[in-house]
Parts: sequence; structure tokens; C-alpha cells
Amino acid sequence: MRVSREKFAENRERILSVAGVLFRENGFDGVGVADIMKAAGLTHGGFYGHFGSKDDLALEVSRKLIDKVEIRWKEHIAESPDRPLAALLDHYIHWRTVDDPGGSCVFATLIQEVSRSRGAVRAVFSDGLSVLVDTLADIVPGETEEERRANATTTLSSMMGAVILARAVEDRALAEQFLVTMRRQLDPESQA
Amino acid sequence: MRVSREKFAENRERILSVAGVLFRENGFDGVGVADIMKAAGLTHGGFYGHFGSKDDLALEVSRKLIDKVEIRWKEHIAESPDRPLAALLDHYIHWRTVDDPGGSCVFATLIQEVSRSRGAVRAVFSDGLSVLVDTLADIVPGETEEERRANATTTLSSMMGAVILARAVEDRALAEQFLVTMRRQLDPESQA
DNA sequence: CGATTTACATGATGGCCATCATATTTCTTG
DNA sequence: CAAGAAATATGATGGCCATCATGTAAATCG
Repeated sequence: MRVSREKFAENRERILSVAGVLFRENGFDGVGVADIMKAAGLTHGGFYGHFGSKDDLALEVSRKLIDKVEIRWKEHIAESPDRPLAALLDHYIHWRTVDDPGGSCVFATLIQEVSRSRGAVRAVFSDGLSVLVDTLADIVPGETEEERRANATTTLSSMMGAVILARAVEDRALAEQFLVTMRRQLDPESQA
Repeated sequence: MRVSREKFAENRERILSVAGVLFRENGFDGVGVADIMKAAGLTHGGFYGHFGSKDDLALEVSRKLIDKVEIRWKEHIAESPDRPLAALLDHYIHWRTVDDPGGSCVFATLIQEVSRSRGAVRAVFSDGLSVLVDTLADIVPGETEEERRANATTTLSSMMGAVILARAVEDRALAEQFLVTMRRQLDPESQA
């Protein structure tokens, strides 16, 4: 059954959106094309009218999710010109991030699987991380440009590391320690 | 063709060892039973004479690799009583760790995949992280016990985060930044 | 040394998955 | 409104994978 041009575009977007959630929740390898289409309210066969392959979808989803991270970070920074780092950290180091992987930062969910791969998806992730370092370098403390870049790389590793470990730990209190202590350490002056 | 009792035990160990490398390199889902057996110099059928299932193997490998991390950390600490944290960091935050995932820390390779799962493997990883926090709490700076534990959780997140991100980045210089700046930040006084 | 056990090899089996072929139904366009 | 285009559904297809069944040869034990 054919659908309207408009519905078609809507379906494509829904596939992308649903795939973004499922990939982050279960990994690229943990979700099948049929799962994605079902979650989008369609059947598996129609997939190839929208995308050339699952890899193509993964690439497009990756790009979209990474763009979203960059945009969201810049929004948080722009919205709190007086304490941009604090705003960003309050947003990122949060139970929401830990408890809802499907709606969270792609890097905190898929970076290890992507690091094992070669090809376009890995390149997109790599470039995305580089952009985040640049973004952080504008808001972290430091006397010189060099010092700020150094601070940006450690801050990025630390915030992502804390979320990744908090997710792995079953003891809720310990998970909270990962979040709270890191939040405090990365910007002690301006706590939420 | 039957093999001696001794050879049997050797084979079992080789399967465990080879699986440890392959799992870390490709993820649990990225390696098949046949791959593992082939790498161990055997054929796929014999696998079930050694292990009940692939999941059983994954659990046993996880335990072994986590024990190995704990033991290695304690060795490094014991071998450098004057600068235990520095010794540990020099060992962990290293190109070797980044470039040889198959021989490196299980957490730095598999923690995200495990975090998505439920069950025994996840519990083992969770407990393992807890032990590492305890271990770190004995060697990080801090006036009070509480302060040291806080410091331990952030240190653990940060060192693992740095290695994970360094692996994801294709630009070798940026990867080095992740390592070097984190190494310096976590124990500025005693650099290698 | 013979009988039996047993570790491994070979070769199914069934399930899942990415992809494709075809049919169907609805939109679009003239 | 009719004819063609096109989006999706249904239903293959072939590959991969975990697991199991059976055969075989070597080790163990009496």
C-alpha cells in the first residue's frame, strides 16, 4: 500500500528516530532491521525503500545523534553565559543520562562498539569527539589556550567515564558516587 | 580422538585464554564459538565438552579477566610502595592499553556491552568495579576516608574514560592528548 | 593387553538476520 | 477519473551461528 509523499518522509524520520533509540539501548549489533521497522510501525520489507543497507542507516543515525549532542551542548552553553561549564555538566552528569541510554549521548552508549569498527561510522564518531573537545575548550578554565585544550580533553574523558561507569554498577549508591563526585570535581565552584 | 587428561586441561585453558583476547577485541557478540575454537586449534564441536554454553564461557572469561585486573593493579601498587598511584597510572594510561585491546583491561573494552545486559556477567563486572574503587581508595590522596573514596571514584572514571576515548579517536595526536593530559592531571607530582 | 571411557571431529539442525522478489494497494498526475 | 508510479506487505533466500548427534580414535583402567 502506497502512502503519500508526506507520510513517506514521516516514515523515514520515524525509522531514523526509532533506530536512534534502539541502537543506543542495544548496540548496533543488538538490533535487527525487523526490530526497527516494527518499532516504527512498519514491516521489515519496506526498509530498503528508505535506506540502502543497515550500515547506511547506522551511519545516518550516527551523524544525526552526534549533531544532536553538539547542538544540545551549544544550547546549554548559550543559555547560561555566566556559568556555561556548570550548565553543561548539570545536564550531562545526571541520572537521566544513566537511566535512559536510548535518549542519551551516543558516545556514552556506543563508543566502544564503534571503536572496534573501521569505516565511516568510526570516522564520524572520531570527528564528533574532536568537535566536543573544541566546544569544551571555550568554557573550561585555563590561563593559556594550551591549558584550556588540555583541560577540555580531561573533562570530556571524565564526564563520559563517570556516566559509563555509573551505568555498569548495580549498586545504586555507588553509581551515585560516580556522578556526584565527578560533578563536584569538574567544577567545584558552581554546583547545581 | 581422545587426548590425555593433561592435554584436556591445557585445551580448556587455551580456550579461555583465546576467548579472553577475542572477546576484548570484538565484543562478546562479535565472536562465535567456532572462531574461538579455531583460534584455540580445535573444531567447534568439541566446545561443549568444555563449557555448557557460550554464556557460561563468557562468565568464566569475565571472572578471569577481572581477577587479572585486580591482581595486576595490586602488583603494581605493591611494587612501588613509595608512589603506588603513579605506578598504577603509568601502567594503565598507556599506548599499550589503547593499541592492544585484546590484552588490556576488560572494563576498557567491554563495559558498555555488559552494561546493556542483565545477569551474571553484569554482576561480576559490577562487583569488579567496586573492588577497584576500594583498591584506589587506599592510594589516592585525601585527608579523610570519605575524601579518598570520592577521589577513588573520580580517578577510576577518568582513567578508564581517557583510554576509551583515546581508542575512539583516529587522530593520533588527539588520542595522545587524552592520555598525556589525564596522566598528568591525576597525579601531577610524580610523572613517569 | 583388552574393554571401556572420553575428547574431539564431522556433520546435522533450527533459529535469526540482512537482503531481495513479488504482489498489493494507494497516491499522483494528466 | 483512469493509468502509471511508487510505498509497503508478504514471503522467499542464503548466510551465519549456537547447539546437538554421531562417529572415531586415543587414553585410561582393570
